[in-house]
Amino acid sequence: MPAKRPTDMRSPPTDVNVGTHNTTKAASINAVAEYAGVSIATVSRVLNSSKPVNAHTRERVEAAVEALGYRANMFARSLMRGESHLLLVLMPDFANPFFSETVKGIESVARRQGYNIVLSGAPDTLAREGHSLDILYNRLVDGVISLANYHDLPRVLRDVPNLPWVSCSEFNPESHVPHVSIDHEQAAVDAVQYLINRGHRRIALLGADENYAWARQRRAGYEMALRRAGLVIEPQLIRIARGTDYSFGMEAAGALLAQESPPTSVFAVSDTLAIGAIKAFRRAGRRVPEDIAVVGFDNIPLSQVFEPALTTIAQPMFELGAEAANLLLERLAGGAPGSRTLQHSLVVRESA
Amino acid sequence: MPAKRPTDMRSPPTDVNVGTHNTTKAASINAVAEYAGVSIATVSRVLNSSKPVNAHTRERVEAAVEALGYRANMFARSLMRGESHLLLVLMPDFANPFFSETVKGIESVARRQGYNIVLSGAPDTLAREGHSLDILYNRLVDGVISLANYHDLPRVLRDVPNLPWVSCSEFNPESHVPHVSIDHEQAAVDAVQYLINRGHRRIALLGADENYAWARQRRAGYEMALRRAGLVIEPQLIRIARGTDYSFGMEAAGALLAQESPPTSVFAVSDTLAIGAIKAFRRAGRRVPEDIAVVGFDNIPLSQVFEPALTTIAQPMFELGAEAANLLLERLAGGAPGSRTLQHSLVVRESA
DNA sequence: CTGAAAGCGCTAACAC
DNA sequence: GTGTTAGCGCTTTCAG
Repeated sequence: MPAKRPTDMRSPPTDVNVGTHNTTKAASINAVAEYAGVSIATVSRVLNSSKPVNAHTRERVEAAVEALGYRANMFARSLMRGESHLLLVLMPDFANPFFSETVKGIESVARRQGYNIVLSGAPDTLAREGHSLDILYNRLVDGVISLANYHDLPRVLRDVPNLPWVSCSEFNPESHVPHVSIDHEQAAVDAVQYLINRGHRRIALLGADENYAWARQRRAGYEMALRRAGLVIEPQLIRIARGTDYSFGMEAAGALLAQESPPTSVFAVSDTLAIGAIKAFRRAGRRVPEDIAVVGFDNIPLSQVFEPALTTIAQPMFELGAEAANLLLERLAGGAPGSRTLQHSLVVRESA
Repeated sequence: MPAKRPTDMRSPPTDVNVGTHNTTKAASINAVAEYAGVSIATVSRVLNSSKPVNAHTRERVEAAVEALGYRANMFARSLMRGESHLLLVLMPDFANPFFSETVKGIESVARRQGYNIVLSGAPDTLAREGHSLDILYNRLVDGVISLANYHDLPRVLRDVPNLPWVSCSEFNPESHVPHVSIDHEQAAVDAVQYLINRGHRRIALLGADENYAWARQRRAGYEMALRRAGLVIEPQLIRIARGTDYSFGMEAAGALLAQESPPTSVFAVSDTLAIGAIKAFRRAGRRVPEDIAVVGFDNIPLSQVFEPALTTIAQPMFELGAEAANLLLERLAGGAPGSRTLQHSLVVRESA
């Protein structure tokens, strides 16, 4: 029998976990209790610090836990406690950096509070595929943070037990579902007003799916700014993209250019759309911002790296997510905090 | 007592879920059994189609389920079955589109198979913050797909019960942990060889944290291509960025330019790095690709929209994620499939 | 301060 | 085809 080599910490340790299934059954609380010579109740107490335990007893239990590599079974614990410390995040679009940044914020505060994130596609996507939010129905999660639009919510919510629910970015002013968001309408007014101040009169809107409240609100802001300036709202200057991918921005921008008297500037309701549009404009031989100015929305990381750097409305994406998580967590803790509106700002760079 | 108004389905239904906590206790299987006048075993049978049930009885049960709005409690079910249908995804960087696309692939196949995704930051991040992967230790999840690097894995894996584990993109050739990935080294050879074919002799490497195996492998490919062409490897032409954000690309590219005899081209191991580099080059008055050519890696969605459009190595990001999920799921189903290597390709566009 | 015992809601033998 | 029963692993009274 060869001598056991000391473990080399630098060697790949990974071969440990090749098994397809757990072979050795994990130690239960009973095993720990037996090993330590106490009752399972006592083990539970030291595990949760729920009741004072004699220092000496505690040490014995802790030693047993250590020796057996014991970890509490979450299913059993959750079954008793009725909570999982899992938060569901409804994510409409993994590809859009806005959502990535927001999830980052959510994850950050959730983890700090001992919660984990379950990620799911948006309800409408699920519905389209004939899936339902089983995970939600089944109360696996303690609460939900939704980045999805409200349009499909009715269907989802109808059967859902009243589960704490928070909306992020998206919100319905008429509803009482708490949300964290910026003032989309005012932000759009700011963006368009900036264009007006720069002398633009023919300002196009590159909009998004109006199932999203923010898309409607930004459009409303666009129209309001125009109206205030005494400009007419020309329907042919309003283009709703079929999605927020770069490609949809290009597509919609192309349509804008095809008109007899094209705009001198465009307000895109998303940076990804704006970037796609700029690409399309340049392909068509237009210079940005000289021939056509564009302002975006979100201030995604790329917007300052892109050329021309984007003039855009900055949303505090990370904070939006973080605050949404805070809001939900506070509710789970029994509080009843209200919605929060975070500040946006116009970042002027090169594209307008 | 006012007459009960019929529910208006078009009105915002969202006010239903404002409560901070479930007020009405959800119906249990007992309630359903009682309501239907059968035993809980029968209810369980119709719920899971695990054993034949008299058609008439089944209908009664289904009616009861419907009437009570019953949903199985996942905790209890998981406790019995010993599985949660939850997959943990270890995500190093939410901001990098490569990871977003990959997660998209994972989510897509996982959902189709009835699994949900728990998202967690990378182990190294967690460790830095003093957290451990409790969720993993506690066997909440059935398996894990890791996009994280191997460097910090030892620490993580040591205490982890042997949980099915799959690596995506990242892999250690010496380990037996199954993975799905492209051949990073060959891909790098292809990229650099392309540059060489275009007449470049002074080719820089914009590398990434070599705790990642792929970073080491791509560097190895870079060096191999150079060596094969009889070119010397100049250490000052190799720059390791501090991260993969655009900003780190700019930073590292700046250092490259500061040299007495700067490169005529650079191979960046990530599109985000490449884009940051191009930005830096232009700021310094260099034209891309005329003065300095750059080829990236990944083929993120942005790479074709960026100007100049990126010449890059295309990784099948979505498929990488999808295959990783398939691999894991097959293992969970009792199989023992091996690693898979997917195909990469060089996409020639404008930047080189 | 500690132990015994009663479940949490479900699945899976095992009887009938 | 259906009911009874024994747990899964944990938390939590309730006694002592």
